[in-house]
Amino acid sequence: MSVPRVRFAPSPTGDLHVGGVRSALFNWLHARHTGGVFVLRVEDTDRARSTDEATNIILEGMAWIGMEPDEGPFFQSRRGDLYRARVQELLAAGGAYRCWCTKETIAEKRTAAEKTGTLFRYDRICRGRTEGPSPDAPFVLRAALPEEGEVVIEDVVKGRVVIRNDHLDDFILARADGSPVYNFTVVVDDIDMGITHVIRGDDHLNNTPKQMHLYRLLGAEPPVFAHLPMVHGPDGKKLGKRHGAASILQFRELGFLPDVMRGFLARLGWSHGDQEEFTTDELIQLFDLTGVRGSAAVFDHTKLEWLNGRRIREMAPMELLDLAQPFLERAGIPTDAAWLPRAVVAVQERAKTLVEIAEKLTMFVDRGPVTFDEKAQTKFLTDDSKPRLAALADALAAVETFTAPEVEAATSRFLEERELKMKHIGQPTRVALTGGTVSPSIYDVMEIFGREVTLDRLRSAAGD
RNA sequence: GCCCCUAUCGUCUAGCCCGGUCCAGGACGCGGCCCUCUCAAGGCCGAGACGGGGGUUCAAAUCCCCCUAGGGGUACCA
Repeated sequence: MSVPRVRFAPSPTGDLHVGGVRSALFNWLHARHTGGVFVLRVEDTDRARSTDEATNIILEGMAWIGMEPDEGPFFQSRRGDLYRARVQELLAAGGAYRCWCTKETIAEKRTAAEKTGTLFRYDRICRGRTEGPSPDAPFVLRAALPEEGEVVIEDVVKGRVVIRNDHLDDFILARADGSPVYNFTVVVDDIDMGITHVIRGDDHLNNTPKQMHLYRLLGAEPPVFAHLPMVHGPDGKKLGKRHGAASILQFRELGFLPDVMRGFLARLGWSHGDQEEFTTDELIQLFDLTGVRGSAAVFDHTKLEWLNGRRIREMAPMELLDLAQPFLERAGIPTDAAWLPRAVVAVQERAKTLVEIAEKLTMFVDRGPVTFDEKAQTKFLTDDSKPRLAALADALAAVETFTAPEVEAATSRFLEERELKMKHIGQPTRVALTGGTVSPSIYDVMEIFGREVTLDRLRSAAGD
């Protein structure tokens, strides 16, 4: 058996959203799992809606998520010759015919059909015609489909789907200006590129019977089809722009890890028992098209965050720091600061995204006087606590090496002598050091700030 | 309207193909408790679902039919 060949075929008309990326992922996984070939094909036959910018977004998104194509990207806009050649063949063989009906006439008939509540189908009045109303009258090219019988799709995920041919119409292959249309180009390209498995969103399921006829008309064997369930937003509708973050690049900006995105997206419609987290290697090893569910899934942002947090926590600190680089820069954190490696450790178990890593790190940048959160100040910097902070500062001054364990030991001794509990000085110390009530362990904070800053802050909080 | 797809906790899902082991399992989220210098993390406990109705069968979440609901499509878009 020849190697499986799959493709991801987005159209560059806007953002590359996560639904599309999931389709790409399933194709990619199928290729990797089976030792097949993953092809990227940009479907830009609609010149009016396609933009270079959108193409770049697709390429960038695919690169970020780590699914570089084995072949391509190919652009349909550069394959006009192939489509023209195929359509001529079809015309000659009687698989296609010229249709001189105008858009307007068709539209009228459509509205009329809608009124009677029946399915609109082109009435095929041009099918027998050999010439138009005038020699230079514009025409489109239509597929000559059978009027009786039915098409059977043996879909890997949907099962057997049967469509009656009299529900199909002689759809357009090429526009009046000669440019080919989607349903034609996909088939031509999938044949030309030797695609063995068409794995795509189930919004294409309705196109499939038409395409199957085209395969036959073009003398080719149809591929295996696998129609994936849609990804929905929280409102249960097909995921789109108005669902907040939907574009894959947005998730990069939000500080999600590409690896986590892959694992999460794979679980939308596919699963392996109760396993929640997958490395990419596991995905490749375990993924199987036949395990894909048929029903749509809602994109659960909260679970994605949990997954991302888990991965961040288990990552090597230096690796994390490396990945967080751009986010630190954006947050104005000097990326060469000596305290960074230490601080990342203190912060990594508390962050769900790289953005949060940067946010939590910013408190260590400024070493000058603290700006107090008003509530925190009144609540914890009291007449009771202030003298203790001053005394603690004195106790800490004697610590030999100013590391978290040393500082902690010294603090414990201090507490013991005074018969105090940690809870008596914990929050006051935190407020003194950071100005607020939330931070990593105060011992970590002290080490990161160092002796000088720690004592200064402790004393100045005790002072006023 | 018409055509197609889908239907297990709020969400992602296991189980369904090969009926009994399911008074339906896991995870996110939620509530509580524990741990604790705060916040997280972690641990434990809890609430929470087979859309409805008919069949078939000794037995149905699992098989069949109908209904309902949701989604998708219905372009000289992809």
